Amino acid sequence: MNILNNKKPTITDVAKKAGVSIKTVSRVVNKEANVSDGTREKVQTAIDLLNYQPNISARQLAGNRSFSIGLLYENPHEFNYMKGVLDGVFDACTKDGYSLLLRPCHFPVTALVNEVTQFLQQTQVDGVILTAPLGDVPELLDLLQLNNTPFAQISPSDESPRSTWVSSNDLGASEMLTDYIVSLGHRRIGFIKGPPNHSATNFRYQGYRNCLKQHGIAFEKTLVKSGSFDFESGQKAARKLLSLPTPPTAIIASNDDMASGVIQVAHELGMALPGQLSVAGFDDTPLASRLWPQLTTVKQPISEMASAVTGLLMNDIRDKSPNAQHRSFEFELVVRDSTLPPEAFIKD
Amino acid sequence: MNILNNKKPTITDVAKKAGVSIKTVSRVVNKEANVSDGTREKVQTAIDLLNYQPNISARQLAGNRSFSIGLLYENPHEFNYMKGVLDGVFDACTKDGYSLLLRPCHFPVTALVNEVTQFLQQTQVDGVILTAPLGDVPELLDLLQLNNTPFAQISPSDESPRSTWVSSNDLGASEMLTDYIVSLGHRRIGFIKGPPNHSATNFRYQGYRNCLKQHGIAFEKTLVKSGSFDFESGQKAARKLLSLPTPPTAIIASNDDMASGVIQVAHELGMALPGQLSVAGFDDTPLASRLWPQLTTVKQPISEMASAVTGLLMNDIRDKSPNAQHRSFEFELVVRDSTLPPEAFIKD
DNA sequence: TACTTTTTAGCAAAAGTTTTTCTTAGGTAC
DNA sequence: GTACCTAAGAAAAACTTTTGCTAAAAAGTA
Repeated sequence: MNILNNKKPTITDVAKKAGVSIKTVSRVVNKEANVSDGTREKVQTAIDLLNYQPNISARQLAGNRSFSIGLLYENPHEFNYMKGVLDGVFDACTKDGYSLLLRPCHFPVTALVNEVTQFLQQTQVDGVILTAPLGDVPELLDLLQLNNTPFAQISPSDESPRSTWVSSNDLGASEMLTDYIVSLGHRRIGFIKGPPNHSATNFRYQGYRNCLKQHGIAFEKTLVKSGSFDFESGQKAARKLLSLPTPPTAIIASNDDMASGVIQVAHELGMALPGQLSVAGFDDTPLASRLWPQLTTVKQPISEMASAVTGLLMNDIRDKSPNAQHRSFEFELVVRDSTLPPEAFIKD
Repeated sequence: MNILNNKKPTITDVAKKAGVSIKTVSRVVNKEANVSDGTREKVQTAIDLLNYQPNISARQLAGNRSFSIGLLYENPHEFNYMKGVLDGVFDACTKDGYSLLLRPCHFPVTALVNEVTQFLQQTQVDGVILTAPLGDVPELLDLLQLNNTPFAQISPSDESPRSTWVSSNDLGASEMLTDYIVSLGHRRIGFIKGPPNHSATNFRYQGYRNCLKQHGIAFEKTLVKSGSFDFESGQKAARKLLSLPTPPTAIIASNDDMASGVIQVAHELGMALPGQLSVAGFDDTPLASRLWPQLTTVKQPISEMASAVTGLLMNDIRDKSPNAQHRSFEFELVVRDSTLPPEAFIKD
């Protein structure tokens, strides 16, 4: 398909117009060395004049690069998280003239490996970005490495991952959030964990425990329930927690969706929120501000992280060196209306 | 990048192995005529044996097809809608061996046209799918037509669009929802419209008016406010509606996000929900079941629609005929807890 | 049997770039 | 005057597939 009826200009046209060889044009287009400033400019003018765009397929065929990267994800619990990722990745891609290919993946691992194998063959992407639980599948990393495809990870659980990666300080964020809850006067604080195959799960849980320890609050196993990052699991956990002989006065859920489940159950039980129960979540999804009361949570700069990791990946692609770069990002506490001192505390 | 260290087999390898010419292999791969069953089988065996996969870039270069399609979207108000679209489109793509390229777009129109022009040049997609307000930009459709790129639309506002399209019966859905509210006994029913550049906006509004008319309920202009499909605009509209001398006993918002704004404001005002105010939305996003009370809404089969439109687009691509096919899908009423008969009605 | 038509299959060119190899001219350093 | 570097070009190979043309084989017809 051509843009506009006329034939698209080719590298030969540019070379003719600029009065140089095609090799020189190629050098300019690919930002290679050994071109004097004058020549470079001459060529660039010709390119602009003709509105020349290198033919992707020809480049891909000859140069063994596709100028596209793949974004792999697996059934995201909160798709607004993916929106952040997409925005960031896309920004970085356009900046460098890359296209973005999407590939939803599915467990179990054998299927996943097949899917990705096919994806790599079919698309010939120059590199891939792995989100959430995908970075924790060794078989997948093996495949990518064997296939010599550069890849980068967002929030892998492995602390020394086999690739370039970005992460957010989930541990610190959780400590910060828990600390805030404690500072309100809460002592019995319930916690709802995420699913084991997500990197965030452990960090967030560990932050909660660290903070309790720091404040000399005894850890109680019954106050911790497991969830799977979705609404229903949040409801289930909340029902268990709130039917304890001495229920918690605050509940921290490992993400906003589960927190919304907690709020829902509390409403069902006719509890006054946040008077009788404080609730907090993680991620600051749009959901957080739509709940009643609006949810206190903690926010990570997803788009920036995604944009950064894409940039790093592109470096790796250019350098052909798997130098496993890394950047870390901080959370931000977002205090809204779902947290208050506990009733007992108020009555004191 | 090869899959596995060894060189990928090419069409020549297959031809050699099968003892035929590459042209014959090409015929088999592309399911062309003029190959005897015996030969076809011979070739197929060789293909399977070598695990041959045609090289995309070479095909693209020689054949002027890329086996990829683009999905264009603009800043979606509720990204969970996009998830539905993505799932559907992706399903249909994999089925036919197509790859999926994503392209977020941005208004104003001039920028948008530039973005898409560049996208088409760069990616050489075989066709594109237009979501939500993008199908309503004539300049964009012109561009695609001029460029001879097949395209298909999801829910365009134009009733006889210039391409293949799928739609959902927004008019009928709105009538159905309004009818339900009326059947509960409400007579003063507020309505919050969507933004003018979305196709759904008019249909949903018209359905509301049709239904009122059918039931002989006088239309009141003050009961209708404009929104922009987001939370804040829902809040704003709700504040206006609820501060009327005689406020409505029910509010229908043109989507769930705005409905959540209404609920938020009602809570702020200390109203009992749904006793003092019934609220309903559109789309049945995940948000709907996370609110308190859970939102009565209306649901469209987004994934199926997306999958269908992709299939139709692929037909168009194959046939090279712009035959503007169409399929329509029905909504489903989802009654939850945010709607009840009005207080006055109960007291009767 | 001889002629025409259809089916099957192959050859070679084309698609537009990158990559490689070789060459040349001019400049700088010692 | 030799050695080395930089800038640039010429020409051809490579990448893999599609496609237009042609030829051979098979089938049909008179």
